[in-house]
Amino acid sequence: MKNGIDPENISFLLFDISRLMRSEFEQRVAEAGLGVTPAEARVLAHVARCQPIRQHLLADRLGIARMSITTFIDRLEGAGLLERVADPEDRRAKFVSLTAAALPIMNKLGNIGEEVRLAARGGIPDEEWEHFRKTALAIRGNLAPVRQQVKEMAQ
Amino acid sequence: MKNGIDPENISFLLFDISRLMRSEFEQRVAEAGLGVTPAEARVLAHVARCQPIRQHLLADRLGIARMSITTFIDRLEGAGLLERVADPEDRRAKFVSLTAAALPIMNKLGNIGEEVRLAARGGIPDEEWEHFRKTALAIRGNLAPVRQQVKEMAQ
DNA sequence: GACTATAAGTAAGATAGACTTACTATCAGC
DNA sequence: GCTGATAGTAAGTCTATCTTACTTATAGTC
Repeated sequence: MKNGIDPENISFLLFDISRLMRSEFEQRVAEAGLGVTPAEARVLAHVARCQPIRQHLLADRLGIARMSITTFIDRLEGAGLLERVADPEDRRAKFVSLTAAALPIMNKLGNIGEEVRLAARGGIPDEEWEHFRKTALAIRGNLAPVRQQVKEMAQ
Repeated sequence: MKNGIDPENISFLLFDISRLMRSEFEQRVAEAGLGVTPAEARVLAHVARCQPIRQHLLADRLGIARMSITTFIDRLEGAGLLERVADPEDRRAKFVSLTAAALPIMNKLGNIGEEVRLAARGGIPDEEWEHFRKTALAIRGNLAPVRQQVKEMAQ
């Protein structure tokens, strides 16, 4: 084992889980006839939280590049789930909000997400599950600043 | 909150962590001048464990499609880290193994992976960390069979 | 008021990591 | 010696990101 990388280490494990949850989600979404990917659902979820929001702030929240958010919003706007409204106070900027059409879709996506999470959870008891979630939150907190530093150093 | 999807739910959280770890890893690998991605490292790690192995068995282990493994092996063979050897007992099949050149690279990749995991871990204590890993293992175990069923139903 | 630095968003193109569908070669059982 | 399954590949598609370069607009400075 000395020379080997453990193929069951936590990085690979989380990668596997993320991929499996994603494909589960995508399949159920496809069956339900909603044309939304998990990453798009993530965008919608954040918009729902803090709408109306400027695009670059949304990108920061999601931890992705501005150009990436543009592409997402393009697609979601095309699907009629989001709308861009010009900011009257800054003509460079745009506000993004959900449309009325998004609400029922959001509900269905929420249910599908819940199903996938239940499948992932299996028989894991409440306490352990909640503990897992808290640790995950801490881990993301540990990783996020690293990324920030890199960004700042690049300037 | 009724209509909204929680943008901090466990699915999104794990997705975030996976993405952050991946980009951390990629950056450090690029700095070290090694041209290997995390997914490729994952392939190498599995090959190291059970070489020589037939391609389709490797694909099953990794939980990906056969065509995907072909592409990975093409790249890694091109980089001189893997080699394909014809199975003398079945002329359709090929065995995949690490080359000698792979070993030092594997060591470096292992170290970088360790650094990333340390960054992710931050101040999380031993016990909690190990508990997290065990729960993650259980979750992957819960998700894997779902996928299997779907595959079998498709036949 | 003009000059410059910064900011918001977009266009274009690249990359990783998957997938599916259709094909070739081979094997194994009857 | 067919017939059906199996191993791998070719070709093309898709998502989710990135970077670099550009346009337009704002804000601060001289």
